[in-house]
Formats: sequence, structure tokens, C-alpha cells
Amino acid sequence: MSRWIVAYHHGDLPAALLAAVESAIADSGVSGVSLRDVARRAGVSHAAPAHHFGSKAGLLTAFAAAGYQLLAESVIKEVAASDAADGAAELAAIGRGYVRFAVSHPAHFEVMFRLDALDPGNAEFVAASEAAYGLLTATVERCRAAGRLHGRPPEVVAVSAWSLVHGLSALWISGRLPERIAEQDPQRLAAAVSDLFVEAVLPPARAGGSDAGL
Amino acid sequence: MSRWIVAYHHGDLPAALLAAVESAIADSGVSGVSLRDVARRAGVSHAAPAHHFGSKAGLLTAFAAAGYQLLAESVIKEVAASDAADGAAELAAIGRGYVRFAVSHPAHFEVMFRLDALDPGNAEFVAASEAAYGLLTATVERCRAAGRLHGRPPEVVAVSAWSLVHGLSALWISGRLPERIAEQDPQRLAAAVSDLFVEAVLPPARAGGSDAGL
DNA sequence: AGCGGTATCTTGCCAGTGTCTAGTTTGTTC
DNA sequence: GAACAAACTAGACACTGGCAAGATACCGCT
Repeated sequence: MSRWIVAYHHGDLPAALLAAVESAIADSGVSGVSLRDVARRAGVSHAAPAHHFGSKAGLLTAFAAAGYQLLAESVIKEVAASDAADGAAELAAIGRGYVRFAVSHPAHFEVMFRLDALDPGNAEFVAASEAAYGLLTATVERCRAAGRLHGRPPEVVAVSAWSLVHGLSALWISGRLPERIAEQDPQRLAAAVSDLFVEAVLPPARAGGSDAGL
Repeated sequence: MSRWIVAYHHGDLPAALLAAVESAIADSGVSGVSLRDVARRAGVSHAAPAHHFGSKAGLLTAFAAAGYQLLAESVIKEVAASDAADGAAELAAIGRGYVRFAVSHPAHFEVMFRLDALDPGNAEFVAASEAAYGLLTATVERCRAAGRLHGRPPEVVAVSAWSLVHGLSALWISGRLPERIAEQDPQRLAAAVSDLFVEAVLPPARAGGSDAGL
């Protein structure tokens, strides 16, 4: 067994190519990224990316999968940083973590949801996406067990929470949002929106009882 | 003055090209659309689209502006179809109309928010977008006047409502959502999510008083 | 030390793309 | 009918993604 899994000519070209994708998107947007430009940025020939990722869709899919991992890390970190006494506080933290990821890694975020430019059946991509979604459903289930859903369908609450922070992230990154409102700090806005949702939709339970399950 | 503004060779090539864009996106996704393919679909030479729209970005920008008009029409129609007794019911109708537009015209919706492929400074595009956004802020203002904001900042409520339905639309169209949940009718889901938001965030005012303004 | 095998990466090619320039056709106006 | 403007075509250019063939560097094995 070798000490490094990949350490031939370049060192770790796949990682270098993914980094090149990020800087290329930062410079010219997702639609402006080309395999050849990415290859140039990494200092290799124009056909090298295809060797590792199969095609442009394969490269972007790997980039998107890496994005899902960054998303999960950001969410977990934000939950850990908060007190997160209960599921509701945890849900607000997840929302902040989601937006924090999107704003810190807009290139990843944009690619993750451009399924027409990706290979959506890719196993790694699906697994990474499942793992991230599981964080949300687990927390909504915790809210349900604590009786904070007040009879609302868990699925609707989960979809609403996800849509809320996803929409906020997408609108912020697209630039449609910051040009229209006074608040210019996305993190404060994310906190306000998340708190609004949790306070209004998931107020503390009256008795100690729990809601009905899914 | 001529009776028709544009009626030379083709009849109305700009409109035909915009229709061709929609079918091209339906066939091969936004990233798969090319000026030459659009021209072929309209039965004209490869350089004809550039003559009318300047560039690929110009063509997509015109398509996005048309999307904003369709969005406004869908929202207004949904509000009119509902009873819409007060601002809160109106807001829920706006949410349903937003999602209905996105699901009925996914090609337009996707292009509208791909600002990296557009010419975001285009006057028509900006105006169409402003008009659509104005419908939302006007309704939130009506809720505020009716005392249904309960002290919450109007800006945060407006952003939350917009983010909620935008996220729901984007996730549904991207396919990430329908593959994860039981509800397969986007319109019923939109109604459930909109109602959840309005019930929880904008319950009827206790007294008759109004909240503080912006 | 040297050999075979393999993964890495390069080079060259192809059809297709967006944009530019020049030219042709068509309709309007005087 | 002639001058003009607008609509559209035809050709060229640099660029793209994908493919096939080859060169290079590393590894395990004897």
C-alpha cells in the first residue's frame, strides 16, 4: 500500500482542479467556467480534467458534492456554537449555518442546484445531499417529540424551513435581495428570519405532551 | 407611422425567438441552450438573434423580463381568484401565485435568477423586476396597517415571505424537493406552506390598532 | 537493477459555439 | 422609381467540450 493515495505527477490534481473551479466561478460566474480555463488555472493541459472527472458535468458534480460536505460542516458548526437547548433553537442554528455556508461559498451553492449542468445520479453527490438533508429532518423530528409542532405536519414544517433559508440564500447571492433592503449583513438577516420562523411556527409547547408523528 | 412596429420578413421574429428559447430550455436545460439552436428552431440564420437582442445575454435578459411579467400576471390572477378579504389572505394568494408561475414556467423562472448569464443592468429587466417586487411590499404594508405584523419589522416579514416561496419554487423545480417528500402536487404544497406562514406569522390583530411603520 | 503494467497527463483533432464584419434582401418613404 | 433603413444572411475567427492516440512517470515484482 502506498503512503499517499494520489501523488504522481502533480501531487493532487483533482483537488487542485476543484479549487480552480471555485476561483473560475468567482471570476466569471458559473456560466463562464470552462474546462480549458480550469485546466489553465491548474497549470495542466486542456484534457487533464476529463481524465479525472470524465466530463464537465462530472467536474461540476464533484464540486457540488464537496459543497454539500461544506454545507453539513457549516450547519454542524453553527449548532455547536449555539447553546441549542432544544430542537427549536437547533433549527434556528441550522438556518443560520445554511445561509452562512451559502454566503461564504457562493460558487458551491450555485452549482449544487444547477441540476441541468450536473450528473444528478452520481453516487457521491446523492449521498452527500442525503446526509445534509438528514440534519434537517432529525431536528424537525426533535421539535415534534417536544410538542412544538402544535399539530402541524412535520413534512410541511421541514419543507417550509428548508425553503425559507434556501430562498434567502439564493436571493441574497443572486443580488436581487441586497439591492432592495436596508440590512446589508446577510448573517444578521439570516438570524432575524430564522428567529421569526421559529418563534412564530414553533412556540414552546403548552403542556409537556408531544405531537402526533409523521 | 407604420401600423405594425415589427412586421417585415418573418412577421415577429423577436417573439418567435423567445418562444424558441422556452422550448430549447425545456429540451436541454438552460445550460444547453445556444443561440444557434434557438435560431434553427425559429428557422432563421445563426446570426439573426444577435441582430435583435445584441448577444446571448441580451436574449436571455429579454426572456427573463418576459418571465417577470408572467410572474406578475400569475400573482394578480391568484389574488383576484381568492376572496382576499385582508392583506394576510392576499399574501397567501401571492405565495400561491408565485409558485404557480414557477411551476408552470420553469424555463423563465430559472433564467430570471441566473444573473451571471444575464445583462442585469437592462432597463426593461429592472423595471419588470421592480413591478413584481412592488406587489409584495404593498401587501406587507397593508398587513402592517391592519396591525397583523405584531411589531415585527416589515422588511423582515417581506423578505421571509419572498424567501419562503422563492425557495419552495427553486427547490421544487430543481427536483431536490419532490424526490424527498410525499406531497407530489406543488400547488397543494404551496398552499400548505403559504397558509402555515400566514397563520403563524400574521395572526389576526387583537385590538384594532396598527403596528409601527417602516 | 531492470522489466512489464498501469495510471497520469499531453497533443492533436473534430464538430459546435458566440461574436464580429460585410453583404444581400425586403419594405418604407419621398 | 430611387434613396434609404431595417431585417436578415454568409463567412470568418477564436474559443469550447469530447475523443483518440501517444508520451511520461510511477509502481510492484523478480
